[in-house]
Formats: sequence, C-alpha cells, structure tokens
Amino acid sequence: MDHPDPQAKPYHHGDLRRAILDAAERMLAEEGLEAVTIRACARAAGVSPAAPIHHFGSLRDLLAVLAARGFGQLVARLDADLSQSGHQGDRALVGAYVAFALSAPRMFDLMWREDVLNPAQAELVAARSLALGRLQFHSQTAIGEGDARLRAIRSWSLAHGLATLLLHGRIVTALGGPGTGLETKEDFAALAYDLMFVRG
Amino acid sequence: MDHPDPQAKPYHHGDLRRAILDAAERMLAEEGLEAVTIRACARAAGVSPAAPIHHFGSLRDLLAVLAARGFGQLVARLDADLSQSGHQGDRALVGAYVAFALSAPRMFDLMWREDVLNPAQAELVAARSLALGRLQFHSQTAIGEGDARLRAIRSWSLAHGLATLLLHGRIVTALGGPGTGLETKEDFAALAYDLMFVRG
DNA sequence: TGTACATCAGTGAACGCGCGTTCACTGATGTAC
DNA sequence: TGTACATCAGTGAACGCGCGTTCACTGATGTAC
Repeated sequence: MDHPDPQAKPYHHGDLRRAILDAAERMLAEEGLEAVTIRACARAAGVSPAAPIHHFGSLRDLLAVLAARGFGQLVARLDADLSQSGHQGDRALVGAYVAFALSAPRMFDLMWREDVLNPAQAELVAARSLALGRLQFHSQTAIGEGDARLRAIRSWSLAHGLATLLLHGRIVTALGGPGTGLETKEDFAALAYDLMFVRG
Repeated sequence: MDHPDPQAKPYHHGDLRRAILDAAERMLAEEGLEAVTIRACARAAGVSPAAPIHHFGSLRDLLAVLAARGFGQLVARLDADLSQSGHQGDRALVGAYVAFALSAPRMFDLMWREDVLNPAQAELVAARSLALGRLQFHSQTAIGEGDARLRAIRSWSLAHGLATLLLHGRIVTALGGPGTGLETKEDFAALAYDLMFVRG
C-alpha cells in the first residue's frame, strides 16, 4: 500500500491547537468548567498530557484562549442582532447580551472568571477589548438625553447584572414563579428589552 | 495552682464553630477564596483538620455558612443606609448594594459562587431569602410608573451588574481612566446613584 | 452529693485523589545550498 | 534533485502537591436517679 493507513495516527496532528480548543469548548459546555483540565483535553484529542502544555504553556493560558473565543462569539452575536436596530441600539444590546449569556452560560461565566484564567494572555486581551469596544459602540447608537458614557455604563451594567442573576436562577426564585407570568429564563430574556423602558 | 493554666489549651474550645468562621472570613478577605480550606481553617483555629468537618460536615457547607454571613452583612448595610431614604429607596439601594460589594469584594463574590458552596445549606437558604426579600422591599419604596416587580428587577440587575463589573475592573479599563473623571472605584460608586436618573 | 452512663467535642494518623507540570527523548517537517 | 541540519510537534514516565475526608479513638461535659 502506497497510501498511508488512515487508521494509523500520524505523529503530527496537523491542527492540534484547534482540536484541543474544540474539545475544551465542548467539555466546558457539557460538563462544566471543572471538567476542563489539561489531561482531559489531552485525552479528548488523543494526545499526551504534555501536548496541550506545548501549545498553550499552561492551563491558565488555555482557559484564557478559550475565553477569547467566547468574546469573539459575543461580538458576532451583537453584530448580527444589532446590525439594523437603528436608534434602539442600547435597548437591543441588552437583549442580545442576555441572549448570548443564556445560550452559552458556562462560557459566559468563564469569560469573567479571572481567578482561573490568565487575564493578561495576549489573545484574550485583544478579543476582550474588541468586545468591550463593540458594546460601547452599540450602546451609543441610540438617541437620548445625557452623557453617552453614562448611558453605556448603564446599559452594560443592566445587561450584565440581569444575565448574571438569571444564570444563578435567583430572579426566577425571588420574583418569578408560577402564575407570575415570569416562569422561565426565556420569559426574562424577552423582558430584558422592556427593562430599558422602565422610567424611574 | 488551683486555677487552670491559661496557657494550657483546653480540650473543648467553647466556641469553635464561631472561631472557625471568623478565621475563614479573615482569610477570605485577606488571602482570597482559594486560601479558605478545611486545613487552613483548622490551623488558624489551632485544632485538628477533622474538627471543622465535625462542625460543618464538609468544606462546601462551611463556605455556605460563610456566605450566609455575607448575606446578613448585606442586609445590615441596606437597612442602615436606607432607613430614612424615603421615596428614593430604589436609587439609594443601588448605591448601598455597590458600596457593600466594594467594601467586601471577595465575600460578595463568594455569595454567588454556587459552584464552590452548597447552595442548599439551611443557614444560607434562610439568609439569602431574607436578603432578597429586603432588596425587593427597598426597590419598591419609590414612587414611580410601571410594574413594581419590573422596577425591582431593574434596580437589582443594575446594582448587581455595576458591582460585578467594577470588581472586575473592566468598567474603569473600558470607559474610565485618566482625564475622564472616572478613575477610581470610588468615583464609580458615587456614580451608581446617578445612573438611576439616566433616561433612555 | 455521688455515681453511672450517654452524648458531645476534638484527636491525629492515614488514605487516595487526579491534577499540572517537567524532563529527556524521538519522530517528522521544512529549508539552505 | 539530494543531502545536511535546524526546528518544530508530540511522547510517556515521573514528580510532588496539599487537599478533603475517614476512622477508631479519647477527653470532657451534662444529666438522671
């Protein structure tokens, strides 16, 4: 046979870095952050435990690169949902932000878990600052009174707080429940948009 | 000598449960969550590692009881700051909530770290639901338009999001900085109150 | 006031755990000439 | 087109780590009679 045996594992993988990240992302979503270890990623990719270290340097750096992916996904979602929202940018922003958090809860959590990842990792720094710039941009596309920066802080805080509390299940427990019309996370996600219209 | 030697460590401590919690709280504040281990608490209290287990059952339960303390402290702060705030309850609430988070950042973080504590621990369940009830109460003391429950969700989300983002240092990085008038966490804490007046 | 006994509080040695990381190495690839 | 050699990608065995928890135990306290 002059063609290589397709069963034979080649010594060089070809795209191991990506394969390891894919495995990490899947394990994060399905089994949680604690399941994402150097050794588990290596097992999932079929390589030795030293291979991920070779590509990422350490677990903290691997998790940072994974979180960078998360910020990239957030940006993609914001851009897709808000491309034609016009004046209502800051309102739609809250909805899109919360929707992202609910669709990838463990990734969203990881993105803020600076105790467990290397917050100075280069890819993460780049992806995060890009995402935060986008947040600021979208929050300022609305016409309204007041300091644009204040509006940005308010939109982001509201979105982040609502997303976080929803993921903890606390809002449903404390303020929702049967008969209240607020029973599922989806009810609250839909509500996110309305929140921006509440006047104090 | 017919009085007991004050140097001699008595076999029974007298108030070991409280002493362990005190040690845990101090280590949490000074060294971070990772420093709070069964063995470290035991060392700090001068007992064997099995003693904390005897009182709390497990590390997850110990941390839950510690978080229950945190919710108690939050309630105390809210009640103190808001006792005579009149109509502006929901606005002062955001300020008080953020001030608490900034004054005890690691405790605030622990209170929401359900991956690391036992969220069903009895003391924690009681303290948390008391605190959430207080939040709801204070957010509804203001006169204003709209659904009271929506207003409560908005106030709490805004407070929680702002507190969380401030603790991550992200708002200062993204939107503040030298020359912006928003440089320190204190600047932002003062701002929390103002945020409630922004109109969209 | 004593005594017997149940219960509570804490001991200290030991176990197993899977982990991240290191190390000297080998297999494979690409490149200069 | 071939060859020499540097560089890159991955191996696999080993190390040390402090941890949470268990266990059979002992010292101390309180209570019934």
